[in-house]
Amino acid sequence: MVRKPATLKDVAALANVSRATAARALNSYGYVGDETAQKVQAAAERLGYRGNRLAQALRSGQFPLIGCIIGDIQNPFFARIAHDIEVVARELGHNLVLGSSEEDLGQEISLLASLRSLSIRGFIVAPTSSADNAHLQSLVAEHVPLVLIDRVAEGLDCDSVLVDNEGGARKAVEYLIATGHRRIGLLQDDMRIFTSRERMSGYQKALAAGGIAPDERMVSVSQSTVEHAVDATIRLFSQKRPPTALFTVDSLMTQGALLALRSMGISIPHNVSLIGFDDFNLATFTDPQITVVSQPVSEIGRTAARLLFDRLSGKGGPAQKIRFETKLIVRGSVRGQNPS
Amino acid sequence: MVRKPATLKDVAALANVSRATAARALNSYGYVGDETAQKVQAAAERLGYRGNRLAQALRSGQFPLIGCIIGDIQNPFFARIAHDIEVVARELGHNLVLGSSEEDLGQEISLLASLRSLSIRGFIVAPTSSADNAHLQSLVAEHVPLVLIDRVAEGLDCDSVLVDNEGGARKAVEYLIATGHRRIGLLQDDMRIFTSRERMSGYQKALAAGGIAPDERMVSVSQSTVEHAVDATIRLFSQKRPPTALFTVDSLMTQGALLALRSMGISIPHNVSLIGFDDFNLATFTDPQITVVSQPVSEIGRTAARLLFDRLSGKGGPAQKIRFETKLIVRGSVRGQNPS
DNA sequence: ATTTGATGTGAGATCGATCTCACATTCGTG
DNA sequence: CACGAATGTGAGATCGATCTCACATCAAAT
Repeated sequence: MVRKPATLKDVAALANVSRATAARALNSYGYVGDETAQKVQAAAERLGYRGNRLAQALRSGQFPLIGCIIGDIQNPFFARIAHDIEVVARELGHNLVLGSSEEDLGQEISLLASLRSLSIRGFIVAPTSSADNAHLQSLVAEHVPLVLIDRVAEGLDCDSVLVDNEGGARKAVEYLIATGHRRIGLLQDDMRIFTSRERMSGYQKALAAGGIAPDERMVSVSQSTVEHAVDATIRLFSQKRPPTALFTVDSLMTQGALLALRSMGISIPHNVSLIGFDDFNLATFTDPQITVVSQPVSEIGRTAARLLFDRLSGKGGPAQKIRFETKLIVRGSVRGQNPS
Repeated sequence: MVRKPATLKDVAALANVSRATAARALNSYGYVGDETAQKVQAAAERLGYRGNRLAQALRSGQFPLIGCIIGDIQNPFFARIAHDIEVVARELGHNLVLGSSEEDLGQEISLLASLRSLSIRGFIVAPTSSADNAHLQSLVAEHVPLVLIDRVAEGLDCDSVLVDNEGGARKAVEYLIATGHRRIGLLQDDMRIFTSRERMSGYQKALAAGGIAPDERMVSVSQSTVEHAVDATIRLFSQKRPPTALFTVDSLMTQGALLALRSMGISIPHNVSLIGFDDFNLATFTDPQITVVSQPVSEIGRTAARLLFDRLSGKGGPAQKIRFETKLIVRGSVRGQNPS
């Protein structure tokens, strides 16, 4: 026997008033007699009345949900961001609908479509592709608030929260060059991904500034998972003249590189120096500890959420483009190299 | 100029038919003339009509959302589960509303209340407390489908997906005893948490079976974060007669213990042996690699989601209580000890 | 020719909460 | 005492989609 949840009509009936009066009493607006208000409150209490948000939303057009589409919840970087967004949302009476695109554009598009049909109030998205963004354009065109995180999309006029990828990568590679390395490997993600491109660009600029000719044999591409990174690293270091140093563009790939190098019997920093983009819990567990470019992960989610809720509360103004600085954290995975 | 999304009324008007006919054409039920259907389709296309799910849900009482409340998205264990649930939900046309209780009962209760008001169809919850579960009881009483993961709640008649915590812990501690350890430390989570209690129980039974008297100085409690675990480990190993082996009840605590032991200059497995519950990416990165009790993480989320959707599609029958086996994965963090 | 049935369509009710408007009261003040 | 204002309350419309009915129309069948 399924007992339907109590409706306003039930409350009104129990309190012997009209629905209108009951609504006034419960939402305290308009004129309501003291005694009446009490009666209604009591009735609501007794029936365990909880407003049906679906109905409320149908009228108001506002369902207290925000959507978040990221690449992969299992990447600690995104997990942290999702967590922070959820906290802010909760503080503001909203809940979080989370989806992962798995770095697949088609999935991102269909996920977004499915979320849009839910009358979600606004979105925070880490777009898979910067170029193919018609689906995001249409959000903006229809004035659905959108905040991009970690990555931007071309020609999209909306708020975004990024980090200085190019600068961070450049700092890392310049540091490797300064310690004497010239054959510097790059383990990077799919080129469609914005951060991957920016970080590669920083890598290239550092090489150019150091007078080192780019060499595509030094670059390996893999998906951003530990497993794929292992393979890509093995490919890179199976060459006749492998790199003497390696820069990896995210923490999962750094971990993959660590595993691969260990399995190949290549010692860090003895045989190869390593710097990873994005700090991770276990960077200080390994021996030696891993030098990384750290980004202010704890700021990204909070900032993005705040921007989104600003828009939701009607704040206008030009798109905010926020970019956080990155920082090179020197630990023990880089060792000087005498130019050979 | 915000263009409101097109409604069925708009479509009907453009096609010169009634709303009822338009609905029939779009949802293909009842009798509709071929020509009429085409007109409606065309009109819908032209207006970019997308049904308003809020309105649909208000009538049908079913909003395609499932809710998931876990302890902490940042714990890779839960991240994996959340990901798997999301995948299954997406396949079945649903989206996932994710909330984290942060292991706080009050927050779990208010989060659940807020999710319930959204007309969410069903829930997957990892309850913070087994005893205080009136909020979950009321879900079950009102026939809202509920699946518990990782932990159960007392006297709650609903599906659940767990692992054999006691057996896993017992295997680990028996293994430590078999290698000669007698002062075996336990680093455990808050006792209110179900898994923590079960794992401690396995620890105690193994000790008892090995003829070792329980010693509360060997037990340290901390929250399940790397940072808290560091402190708790330091407390444990600052005693005059510290443990010679340590069993940690989850992967974040294992990582904390690793960090703490390193910072204290205690070498694994030379000075102290270590086994952790729950395998983690970096268990094989450290030197030595960490021996762990692994659980079939990839099964838990998928199984829970499947159970939930079975219920949502009306499947009856008694509550399914699923418990997966755990497995001791021997690596290099345990070393024989001559009884002292 | 008329009944039966299949086919096609529209008017209106419904889901639950909220808001506008109209209608009662009661009160204060000239 | 009377009239406008302040105070309370209810009937009904609204949000958008869907479903039930009732009503047509046209075909085949008796």
